[in-house]
Amino acid sequence: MAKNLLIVESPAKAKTIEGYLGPDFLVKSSYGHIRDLVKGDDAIDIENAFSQKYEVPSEKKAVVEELKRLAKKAEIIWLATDEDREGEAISWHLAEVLKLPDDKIKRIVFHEITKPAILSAIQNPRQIDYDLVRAQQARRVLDRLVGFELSPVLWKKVKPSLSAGRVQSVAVRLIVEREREINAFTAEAQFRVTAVFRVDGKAVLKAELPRRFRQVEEAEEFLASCISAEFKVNSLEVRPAKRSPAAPFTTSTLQQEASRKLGFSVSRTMLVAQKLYESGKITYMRTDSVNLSDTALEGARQEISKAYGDKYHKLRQYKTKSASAQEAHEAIRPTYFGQHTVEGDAAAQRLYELIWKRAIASQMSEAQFEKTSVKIGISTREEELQAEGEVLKFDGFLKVYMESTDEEDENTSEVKGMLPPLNQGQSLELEQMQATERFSRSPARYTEASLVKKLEELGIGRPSTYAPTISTIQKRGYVIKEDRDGKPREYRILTLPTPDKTQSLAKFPEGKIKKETATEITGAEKNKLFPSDVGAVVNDFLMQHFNGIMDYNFTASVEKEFDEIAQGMKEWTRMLEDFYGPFHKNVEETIENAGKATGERELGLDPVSGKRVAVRIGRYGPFVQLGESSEEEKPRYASLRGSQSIETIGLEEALELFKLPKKIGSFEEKEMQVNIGRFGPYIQHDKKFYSIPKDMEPLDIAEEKAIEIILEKRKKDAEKTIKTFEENPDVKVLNGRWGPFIAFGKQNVKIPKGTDPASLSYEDCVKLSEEAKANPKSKPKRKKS
DNA sequence: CAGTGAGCGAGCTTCCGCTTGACTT
Repeated sequence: MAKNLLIVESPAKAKTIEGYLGPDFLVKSSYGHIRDLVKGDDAIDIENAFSQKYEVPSEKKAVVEELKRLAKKAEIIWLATDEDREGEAISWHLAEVLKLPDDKIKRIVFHEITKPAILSAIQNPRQIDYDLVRAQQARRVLDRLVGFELSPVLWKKVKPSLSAGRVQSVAVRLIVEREREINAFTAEAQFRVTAVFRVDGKAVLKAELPRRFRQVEEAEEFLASCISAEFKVNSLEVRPAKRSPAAPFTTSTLQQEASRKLGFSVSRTMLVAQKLYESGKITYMRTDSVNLSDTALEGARQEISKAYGDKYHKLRQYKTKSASAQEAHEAIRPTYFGQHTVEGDAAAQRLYELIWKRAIASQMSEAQFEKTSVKIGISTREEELQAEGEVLKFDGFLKVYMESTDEEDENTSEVKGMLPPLNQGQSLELEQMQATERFSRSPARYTEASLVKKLEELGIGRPSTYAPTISTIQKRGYVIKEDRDGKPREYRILTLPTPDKTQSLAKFPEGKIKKETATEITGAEKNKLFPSDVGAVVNDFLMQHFNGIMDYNFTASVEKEFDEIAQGMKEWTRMLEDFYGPFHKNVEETIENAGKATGERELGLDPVSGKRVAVRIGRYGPFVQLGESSEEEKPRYASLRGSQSIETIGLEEALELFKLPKKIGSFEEKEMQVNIGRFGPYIQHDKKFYSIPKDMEPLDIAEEKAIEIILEKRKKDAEKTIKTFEENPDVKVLNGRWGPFIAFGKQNVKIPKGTDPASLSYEDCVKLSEEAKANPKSKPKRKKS
């Protein structure tokens, strides 16, 4: 039996470490935290110095029992959890739950999973740092108090089951405020002048006027003044430039880059990364550190020299910028730099490749350029046109990796190419000059990944919680991730043309400026985060009553206090008292005094009936109310649709909603009706529902069109049907998305492997259905009734 | 896959951070 039991947080880590240590060591994992505050409201005794009641959750019982058993037999228990606040607390919980006496405990830490690092850690054990543990308890207690006092206020004042918390509420705030900025934004038009010159008879040199024109007349005047102008190179400047690689990935930068380059959601990224980690391909994927271990630096150096040559290597040590970083792990990197690709599904391969490239590139030399700026004089004007070119002299890290950006600014997205050979004073022949109307752009909506970036900048949340936070705010219905169509927008283009390419512009007959309008699509969004009305109402409520918690600096300021506790400079109960006193008073006052938050907005009067029209949120979401509630008459209600919001909807648009449901004639002697449901517009006919294609306006659908849609759907259903039964029309064998299955009334029944769906009899279906009923899918739902 | 939206009251919801399964449609 091993004399030593070493406990880490992650089982994958445990497996690796076991290989480094001899048979005297048994290495096990705690699977993260083993205890948490009890579920209900009595977890924290506020009167009694915030003393906490912990319990081992049921899914952790087996782990704890096993560790208990092993700890009993071991002489020394090495607590090797992560070197941060949470890790220290896990060690303390282990000591408590496993009832480990102080003289059997040795607390050790290491930042990289290598044999020398672990052996050296074992040479330098310490005891549990209780100040750090208290800092964690303060963090845990504060989060529970905030979450479990604030959420019930929302249940009373907005609607049940909502939630609020130190992290999620600020995440929602960012999205709500950004949406309002976008709504308040008015695009300003400016004319941007570009010119193309011919050099040696070829149209090659593109230049731009640095200044923009607000008025179309100014732009026109500028172009007109260029008609008979001569152009020449006023100055030519060549200077070297270089670009350095980005640091290796942290959780947040990996999520951002995987979103931009691979289109992964943050949760998908984490799922795939977890698999790569478990199979030993990459280091730990939940980290805020950009640091690489010495062995990693050496591994990267060797690989770069081997694959690209020594001159491509440059040793770089990165420093983590974020003040909130706890740096218990390395940056995310491949375990072995020699392995350029991995097996597995496409997602794993692509994510690995991204991680490998980024980590390798981070140890490579700069890319070197030669930048040329040209200023072109116009004989008739003071202004100069500018052209810029770039030549790559040495690719350096660009050989493997190029970081992408969120902003695809039209001014920078044009790849700067090489310029033709030019001399100072050289005359240039104008091919074409254009003034194009361009519009200023509103701030960008958040994607999941750009929200993570922002949260990290604010020091809010941790690598392990970015993905869960984003799914929480969506699950609560505060935020919706979706695509939205853009709107067409016209813009003007003024062109100075040369009708005949051989003819110079000066000779162009009347020098007429061609004016055109073109159309572009603006405001189209893909996978962006939009606030819901509930999100906005909850946000405004919290902003009004709990300003302190909603402050972007709240986390940063409590973190500072947690640090002071960790350093033994501050009493943790004192910190909590100072926070909780005023906070709790505020909660009570708000419950007492605040009215219901509905976000109600009056839109005006219905021109037809003269009744009041108002929007607000209710139990079932945002809706319009037409008329007041009174003895004689009830108001009419209509739910808002799709992307409509109580904040932006207008009177006319709101009244449109009362045109539905609408009867549109009959078919097969049954009435048809159009309406809009949870999944979009549909036609209802004979108790059945037929969804209306996305590109059709439900209000425009007439009898004929509706019948067409019904028949279409019936045809499609018939194609999907493999078999029906005379015994019971509710039972069918259908071809589904995942293959054939039995539709048994409302119940879907799987067909066992190896069974030919076409050969099933009605009796078989009944039998299979009953079997399925007898073995219901056990959902891993935590609960007790 | 509709509609509903008053008010009562029982019993429920809820936080953040650390980990990995066992679930399938």
